[in-house]
Amino acid sequence: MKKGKRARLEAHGWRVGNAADFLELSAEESALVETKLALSESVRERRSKQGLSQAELAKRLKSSQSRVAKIEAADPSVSTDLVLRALFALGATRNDVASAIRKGRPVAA
Amino acid sequence: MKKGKRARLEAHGWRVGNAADFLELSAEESALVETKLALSESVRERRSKQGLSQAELAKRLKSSQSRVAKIEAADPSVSTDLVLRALFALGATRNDVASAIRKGRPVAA
DNA sequence: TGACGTAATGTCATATGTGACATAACGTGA
DNA sequence: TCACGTTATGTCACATATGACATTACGTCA
Repeated sequence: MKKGKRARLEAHGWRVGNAADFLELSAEESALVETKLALSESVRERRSKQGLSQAELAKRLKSSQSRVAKIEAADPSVSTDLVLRALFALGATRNDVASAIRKGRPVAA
Repeated sequence: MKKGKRARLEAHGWRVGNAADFLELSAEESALVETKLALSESVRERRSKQGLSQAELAKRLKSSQSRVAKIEAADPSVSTDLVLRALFALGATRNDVASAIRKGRPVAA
């Protein structure tokens, strides 16, 4: 987590402690939150690696730039479905998604 | 896919060809559908392996038996979020979820 | 056959997610 | 400084997912 992001999420009422600190969430809840975070980060990585703007990705998704921004910010108002659609729209495979979710991988690049 | 399930999904307007046959879905759409199917199957596997009824799982999820049935049937009315919540409620870890999504694994047990 | 536990399916009021829009904030090159 | 492209944030009307409920279907034991 890139520091500053945590503050944003908390502001939105999520209370995310990276692993187990700050715990206010049950194990199930935090597993879900961590999963969504991992997927969101993967969207941003793939999109920027491909040199696309949020607006361009939005077009592919038939969504809007603001929603893409929210996807990448792991805003609680976005569903996991939408995050997955974004990943697939960026050419990710099921295996790519699995890797993004899997714990213990190198955190970036 | 266990044969008969396909018919149900199609009846609901999904048009699921297991891999690439029956294609009416774009690559992105079918990747999403396959992912959701894989997760649904994982819910059923884990639940029955633990000897729980749908009603019992529903209680843990603060949901209802009928919704659990729909989760396992991969009903289009259920979100991926709910499927993930079900998995985590069954004790799955992020890595378990990743494995369920990953392609090419042994199809059952 | 009936009775029982379980799973499937349909419906509905309400909760949550959605795209779209406006606007602000950021970065950066002139 | 301004201008431009991009990203962030807030809001809202509309769409979709939700739990709950009723009902049906299935399996199995007697």
